[in-house]
Amino acid sequence: MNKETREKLLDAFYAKCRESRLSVTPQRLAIYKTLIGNKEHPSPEMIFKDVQSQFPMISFATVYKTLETFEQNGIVSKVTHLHNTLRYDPMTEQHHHIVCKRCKKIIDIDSTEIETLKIPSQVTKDHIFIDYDVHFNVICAECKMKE
Amino acid sequence: MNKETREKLLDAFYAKCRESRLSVTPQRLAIYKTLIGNKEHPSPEMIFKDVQSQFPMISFATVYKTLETFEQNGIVSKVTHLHNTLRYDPMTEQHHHIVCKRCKKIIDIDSTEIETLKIPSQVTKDHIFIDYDVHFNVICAECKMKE
DNA sequence: TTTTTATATTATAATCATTCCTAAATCAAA
DNA sequence: TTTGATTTAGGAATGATTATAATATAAAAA
Repeated sequence: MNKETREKLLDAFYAKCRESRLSVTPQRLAIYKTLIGNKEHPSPEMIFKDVQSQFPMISFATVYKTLETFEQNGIVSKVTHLHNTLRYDPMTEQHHHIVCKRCKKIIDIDSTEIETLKIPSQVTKDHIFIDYDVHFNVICAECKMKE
Repeated sequence: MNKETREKLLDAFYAKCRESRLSVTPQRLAIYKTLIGNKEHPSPEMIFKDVQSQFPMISFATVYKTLETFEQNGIVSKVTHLHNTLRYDPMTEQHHHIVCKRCKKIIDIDSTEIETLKIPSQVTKDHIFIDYDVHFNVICAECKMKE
């Protein structure tokens, strides 16, 4: 990543923190910098290890808490909202799902309702393509009511 | 679900087991029956509880192992292959990913490479739509070589 | 600048999902 | 029926995540 892009991202980070009234602590800044410097979509553990080289005293709890705070304020995103447990489906033909971000409810989508995507060349070029999944992330009616 | 659909699914199950040389044990059959009778995309724990009512002696290990065996033989599918740990992304604008089923490597897809999907009415009807994610599931070059 | 209040961090314990291991049971093949 | 392979139960071990309580830091008010 070039310097300009990095500067822009950091400016946006400060702006978002100001907007959300989050103080930019050294730990938070280090965690964010690790994220923008890492293309691997890191796990909390990877981030912890990275940040630890600058902050030997940082704790796991801080990393977890900070990431959650960032996510809730639109500073970073999760790659999947279904990370906490395995979920199985007896239907093996390709079809797609609606996922509630809150309660993790999963609903099948009627296949006729959704177009077929072309597979990007980037996918087939270096990899063996298997299939693709589409997750429509929502807040379901029940969770909305609870707010 | 009506009786016919159920019968068809069970026939297909027996056929697939024969094909894959998997014996149809009472536990396996009960786990499969639970799956086809449950629209919630159940977790191993939910399946365990369900099956326990008929097999009080069944163990968690059996449920986990059976589900993995089923998945590897195309009898059931996982809703996501990124279930075991949180993964974060500093990019909050919608974009999509290539995911290796084996090593869980995650790669960003150039957004211009992929069409925009229409949001199905089923998504907007009862839920608050947030965004959608597309995961292209692959075996990456490195994992392929290791085979 | 001090005092107060709220927020953030650390360290550790607790929890929860998943996997590993071993012995017993069952199944399949010779 | 003996042998070998597969499957299962049960419990221990591991790994990720969350909760808790005490301390430290930052922001707001005086």
